[in-house]
Amino acid sequence: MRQAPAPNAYRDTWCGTVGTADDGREIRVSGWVHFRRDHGGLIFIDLRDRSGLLQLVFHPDSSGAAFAAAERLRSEHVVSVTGKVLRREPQNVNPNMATGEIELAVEAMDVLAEADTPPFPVNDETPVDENTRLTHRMVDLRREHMRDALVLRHEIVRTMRDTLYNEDFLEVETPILTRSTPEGARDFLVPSRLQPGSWYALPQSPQLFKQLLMMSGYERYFQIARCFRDEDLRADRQPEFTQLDLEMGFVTEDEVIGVMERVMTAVFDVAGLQVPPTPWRRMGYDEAVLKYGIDRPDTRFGMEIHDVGPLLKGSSFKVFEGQLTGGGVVRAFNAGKREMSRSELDGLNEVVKRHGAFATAPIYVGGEAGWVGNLAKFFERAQIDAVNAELEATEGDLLLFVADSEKVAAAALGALRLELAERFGLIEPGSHDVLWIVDFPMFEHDPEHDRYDALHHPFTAPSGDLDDPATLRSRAYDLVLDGTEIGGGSIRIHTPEVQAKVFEHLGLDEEEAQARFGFLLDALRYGAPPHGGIAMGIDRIVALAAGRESIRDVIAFPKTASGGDPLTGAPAPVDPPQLRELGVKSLVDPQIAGS
RNA sequence: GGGGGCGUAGCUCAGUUGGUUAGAGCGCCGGCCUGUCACGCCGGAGGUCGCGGGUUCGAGUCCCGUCGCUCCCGCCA
Repeated sequence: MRQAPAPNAYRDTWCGTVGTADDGREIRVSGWVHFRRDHGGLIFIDLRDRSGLLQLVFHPDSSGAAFAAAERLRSEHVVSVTGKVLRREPQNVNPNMATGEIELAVEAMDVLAEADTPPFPVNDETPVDENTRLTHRMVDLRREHMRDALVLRHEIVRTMRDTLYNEDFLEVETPILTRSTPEGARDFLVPSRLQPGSWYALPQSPQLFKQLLMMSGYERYFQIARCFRDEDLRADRQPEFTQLDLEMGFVTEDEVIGVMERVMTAVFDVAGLQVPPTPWRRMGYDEAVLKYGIDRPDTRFGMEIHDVGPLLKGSSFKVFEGQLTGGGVVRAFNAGKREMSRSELDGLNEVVKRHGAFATAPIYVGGEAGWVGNLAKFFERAQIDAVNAELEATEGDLLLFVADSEKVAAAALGALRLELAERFGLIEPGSHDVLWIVDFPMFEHDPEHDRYDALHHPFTAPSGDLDDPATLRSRAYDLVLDGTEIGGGSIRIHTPEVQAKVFEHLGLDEEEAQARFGFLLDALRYGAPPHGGIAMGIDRIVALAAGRESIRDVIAFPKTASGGDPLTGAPAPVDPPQLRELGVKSLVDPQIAGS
């Protein structure tokens, strides 16, 4: 609490802010009964409001009628009390409590509301089943860990806003009822009553609107934007989530990155996260995928992946040789001195299988740096020496190999690397690393349909030979914190010619491009400045800053994994008249919906 | 769409090879208690073992189905 409350009928002081300076003051506080300790002739209540806890003392002599009322208080009853702040005797000081040096000797009390026994304890942080928590979210939000998370979230958002206001950014809202923006995800749709048969889409991001704002001359825009994507949920994915969305005119990568480094430095500071000083390291996409197997590398520990295929070519190990001659790769990393049993090593196969690899080949380095185990015999001594040198392997090291297509091998080893880091505690608690990933490919080739898909989105500015989609790079950048992508953006296309060319590579013919994005192509013709921007995932940032496994724990009212809200019962069926008015015919059998 | 984990008292959990009346801690209710702070002591209530079906003399336990929560892959920046 930054300031005292304006005095009213219920309070003139926050519970958690009372201190020895208030000794002797008459105050009024209100809140919930957090703990009750009834000694018969003396009753202690820890009273809780948003600011914290304050111990109330009820004496039979001095508290009058309030004492009798206090005997009937129970957890979570809501009361308002007046009394005198008193310094505690030294032996009664509670060093574990922010207000432990004082207490409030109650003189009068109003019981404003009684409360049923809560469905789970508010005054205890024991983990509770998530469905129970969400069903009674109003109770769950009273618990300290939820309050801490939401307060931190507020501080982070406030810091973002303050920093951007100071840099002349303009806050502009964009529509929630809009037309589908092609971010690639499934849209949430809203039927139009006034135009039966037509539908709005909820925005996956304000992407096109913020680009239009640049073309309108609002050169520095930002928004705390709610975004919607109708895809399956994860610990770090909700169907609606919040982004810090910004866009700038007349800029290149360095300006956008510079602004965001200033914003995020302030955010990490307010969140108490120690990160390296700016400018933050920039790593190429190719390097990230090679060394870490993923485009959002966790760089807080080593065990980097190496391409050892060239060193092992011509061995008699058919699994490796088959991949190498068939266009695949053999990659490996040095896991260090990790003693693992046969079954533990076998267990690693479960990890790589999840990512499509058949298995991992574990090899221990033995005496004289030879290889131990039944795979060793397939390789020449020179090959073994070369791999040892590449991986800086010495006796006792565990080397983990995966032979597969480049994509699968990278993903499998990347996952393996994270698994080992977790299993052996390789990440120092409290350590953080942040870096930019740059130089993304513009397109990803989809072999199944033999076509190109945009890796970011189709408005990202390309760099390189515009006629060669296979080698074209994009002017995009992602910000990665501790192995989590917390934001990403790009310089955008600002000429209709380039935009048309990109649509062409994506297999959108002129007619379709005009139908879907005609307004954007038009806007580009009316004078568009070079521009670019970025969007930061606020839920993920807060979750990382608060040390929470799931973004649900930093969202006041999140959805469950099946997209529902146990509190309100959403989503729920609606009445037929409501549908009729919208011109919507319901599928009677929900089974049909999935088929 | 696929794979894994979980579901037993209000909460967190235990429950052996299928075998008597399903247990513990906390909470709750009642009593006692004037310096506690997760107060203490005494007593008590509280169960559709998620739901449905099956196997069996007998099911919390085994089988099938189903619902819910959760983690991961696919999907999704």
